[in-house]
Amino acid sequence: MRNTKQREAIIEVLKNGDHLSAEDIYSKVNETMKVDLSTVYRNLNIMYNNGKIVKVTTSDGVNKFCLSIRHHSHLICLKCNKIYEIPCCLSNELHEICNKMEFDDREHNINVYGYCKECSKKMKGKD
Amino acid sequence: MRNTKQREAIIEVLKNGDHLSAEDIYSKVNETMKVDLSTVYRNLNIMYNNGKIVKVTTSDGVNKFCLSIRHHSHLICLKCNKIYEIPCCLSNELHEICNKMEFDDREHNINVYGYCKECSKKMKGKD
DNA sequence: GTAATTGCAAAAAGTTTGCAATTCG
DNA sequence: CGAATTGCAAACTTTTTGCAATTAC
Repeated sequence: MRNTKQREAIIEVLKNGDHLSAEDIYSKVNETMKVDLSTVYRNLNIMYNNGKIVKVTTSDGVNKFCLSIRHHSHLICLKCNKIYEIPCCLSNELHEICNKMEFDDREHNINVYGYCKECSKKMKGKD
Repeated sequence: MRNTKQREAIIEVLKNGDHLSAEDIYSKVNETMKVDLSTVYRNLNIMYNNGKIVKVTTSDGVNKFCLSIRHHSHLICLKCNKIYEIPCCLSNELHEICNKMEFDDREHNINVYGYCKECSKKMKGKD
């Protein structure tokens, strides 16, 4: 993996805003410099295959990416599609289960779908 | 939600083969009767929104669907993309976390990516 | 009857690819 | 220099949509 200014810019964007779609990243990068959308996709793929980033799919089917620095478990709002990161405390339990099933686990993500505090509030008001 | 023969056929297919892509479902249904791909998608969307089915994305980006009868936690092989279901024993722990974060959790899925027994074996042989 | 559903065709959205030019190490 | 990466345009895949005809309740 080389160190190009395009890739750096993409990583920079990911460092700041977490959980961005390819399109999001493309827009943000292009505020600073001109980078092609295909370059964004190619880099996301490379980084994904190298385990540098993590992919999360919101309930409306949009893939969002974030740097895989630490654990990746998410609360995903069904209303506003915001993604909240939670510290994953279940790694050991999961690993245990995989051991039993002879599954060589490399990565996991826990996605909880529901309604975030804000949306819950709003919905209570309206309904 | 009405009860059409197309929808019944789709459900029937899902009952038998678990974790199928829209394309898979389309093919299988069409072994018996003629159903349009758009009908498959429309039904999958409706059923998804009504919580009847669950969506899982394999590492190669393919969306797969299965009936949401019970818990849904998966071991997803990075090599062969097969999806193994595991009984989710972490519901309580997760719910606890959501409570603390004031997140109204409705559904969760735990996806563990790694290598299944068979693929692990094969890889050991080769590498 | 009427509202939901379907098939068909066409469009939209998301992602990948071929190729020549460029750039990093 | 040589391999990896880029931009551009075009292709491909997946999913959605408009519309008229049909069907379930």
